[in-house]
Amino acid sequence: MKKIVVKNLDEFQRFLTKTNFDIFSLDTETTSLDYDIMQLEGISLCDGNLVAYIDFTTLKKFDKLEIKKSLSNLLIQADLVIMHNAPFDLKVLYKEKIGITKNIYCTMTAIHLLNENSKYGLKDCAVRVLKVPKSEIKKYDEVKDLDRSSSEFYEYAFNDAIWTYQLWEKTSLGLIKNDLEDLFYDIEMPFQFVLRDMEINGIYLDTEQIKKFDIELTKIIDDSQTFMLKELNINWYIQSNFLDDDEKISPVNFNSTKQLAEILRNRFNCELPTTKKENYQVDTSVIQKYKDTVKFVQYLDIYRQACKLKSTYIKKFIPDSDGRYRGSFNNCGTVTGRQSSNLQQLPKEMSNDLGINVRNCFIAASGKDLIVADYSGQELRGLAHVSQDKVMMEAFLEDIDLHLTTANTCFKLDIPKEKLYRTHPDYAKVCEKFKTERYDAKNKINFPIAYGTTEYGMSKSLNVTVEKAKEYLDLFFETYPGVKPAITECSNLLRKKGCVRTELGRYRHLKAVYSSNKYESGKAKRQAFNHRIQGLFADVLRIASANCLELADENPDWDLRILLLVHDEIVFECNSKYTEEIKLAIKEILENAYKLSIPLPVDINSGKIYGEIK
DNA sequence: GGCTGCGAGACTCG
DNA sequence: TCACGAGTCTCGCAGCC
Repeated sequence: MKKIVVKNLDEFQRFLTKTNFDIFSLDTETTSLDYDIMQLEGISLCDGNLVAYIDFTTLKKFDKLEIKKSLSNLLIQADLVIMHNAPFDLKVLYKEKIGITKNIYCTMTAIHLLNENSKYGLKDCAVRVLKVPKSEIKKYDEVKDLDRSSSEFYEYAFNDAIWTYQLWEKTSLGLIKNDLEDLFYDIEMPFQFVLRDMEINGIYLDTEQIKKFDIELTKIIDDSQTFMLKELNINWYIQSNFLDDDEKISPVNFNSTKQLAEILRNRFNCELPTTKKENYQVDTSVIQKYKDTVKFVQYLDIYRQACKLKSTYIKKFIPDSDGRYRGSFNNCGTVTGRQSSNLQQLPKEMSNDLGINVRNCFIAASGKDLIVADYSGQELRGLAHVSQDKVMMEAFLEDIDLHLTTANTCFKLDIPKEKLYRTHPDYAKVCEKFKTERYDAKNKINFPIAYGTTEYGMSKSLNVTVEKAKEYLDLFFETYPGVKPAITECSNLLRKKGCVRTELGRYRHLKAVYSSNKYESGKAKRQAFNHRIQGLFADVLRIASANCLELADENPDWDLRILLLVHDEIVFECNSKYTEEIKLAIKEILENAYKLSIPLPVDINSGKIYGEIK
């Protein structure tokens, strides 16, 4: 492979005459991964015969502008641009105002589609797929301190583009052989731009609110520790500092399960469960058990909640220079096809007793609104569609309350069938009367069955005997006769092929089905069936969000941006002048993103503060 | 004695 | 072992200098 380093405009123009710009790979080098501060250091390009590295650190201002302009033209007109982890390179190009075609190919996503269980980093793929000897591979850590204009660094940058190109050659054939082309080109590639946009957009932070929460939580943590120490008859240890204020240090580390277990057992005679490793456990079940009778535990509960909120969330919310917080999104982070992100676990309003709603830190920028759209009742609708159970499908088509239906059969509530319709005048009354039963049917029977629960698991969560749980399961399968055959069929297919696919073709390989360990093989079967639901909806969300991106492009005045995806929810920001109009358009797009046997209704709400929407 | 890496445990979400 | 899929924080231990 011929290698060229481009350090000025002349060299760039010479390079243009030598290369084939129909299909090529691209890789960017930047000073930082953080969008706010990243600066472009170089771009490598490879067409299979020639690899070039454009060293931006050595370019003069004029040359840089000309090269960017020229690159933009090339990238926009290319037949195909190949990248490993496309959202990242797209993000860099966007920041540098370098345009690019929609015809992109992300080798990382291709690798992940072909084998969801394998590692997908470029270096890992080079070793595994391209058989590059491990000794020839340098990790970023090994080159990060090198001079950016050294031959060693150039070599590193060349390799990234070469391997990316070679991975395209291999994986593009793999996609054809495995019948993954539609999923890859029609769903995954348009979605790469959604991932790019979310990482670019970020979400606006209310720094005053964050400061307020931080002060509140610090006080709660301090007070609860004081109370706990008092219960133990121990004093704070005061460390004197010559220059700074005195520091209070607790002699007990209340974050240490080991120390807590000793205190709870010896001082308060608490009985603690043990973990697999035979350590004592101090989790929420212990706290729930003792918090009404042991004061120490009551304070520990408050302490834990406050520490969690402060360290995991409030402390992390540091805005970029434009006041926005940018999360990370990984398209290959799960085996079922969902995306993973550090913004998908924000505590909900009622998750703590401290009166602190972490989501209130996220707000709309000035003149903007936030819109939250979510698919309601996804798991059960997924179960109905995947199993094609007639009773369940009819319930969704005719707006019958399924949780109440399950409660009615399993708990023998004797509610007449007509009152299970949401449209029946008595429905609300019945719903209120059997609120607890409905809640249990929803969370302890219906959902767990979509996850493939066992009678043992159900008996634990409902606190009934295994026999009783089995009775519920049997009643459920009797009520919805299509479900069990669907699970069995999925298991048989898994046994036969070692993998299953979703309706849109996404694979899940589960070798454990062949394990002689009954638990392992049973688990594989549960995972397979759940994949059909979870994996399908992951792609429905991909289609929906990519369609919304098109909607945004068609209506530039709306200033519509996608900020977050949370499995069944999309968060947008838009110009508040058009909010109502946009909500209607988004609802229409989401509800029709993909045709299932049953309707897929979307709840849509808007407001200025994320925590207050809905 | 201090640093780093890693697994376990605890808690958050859909 | 006992329900699917994730991320992040802290502790505590092992291994290294």
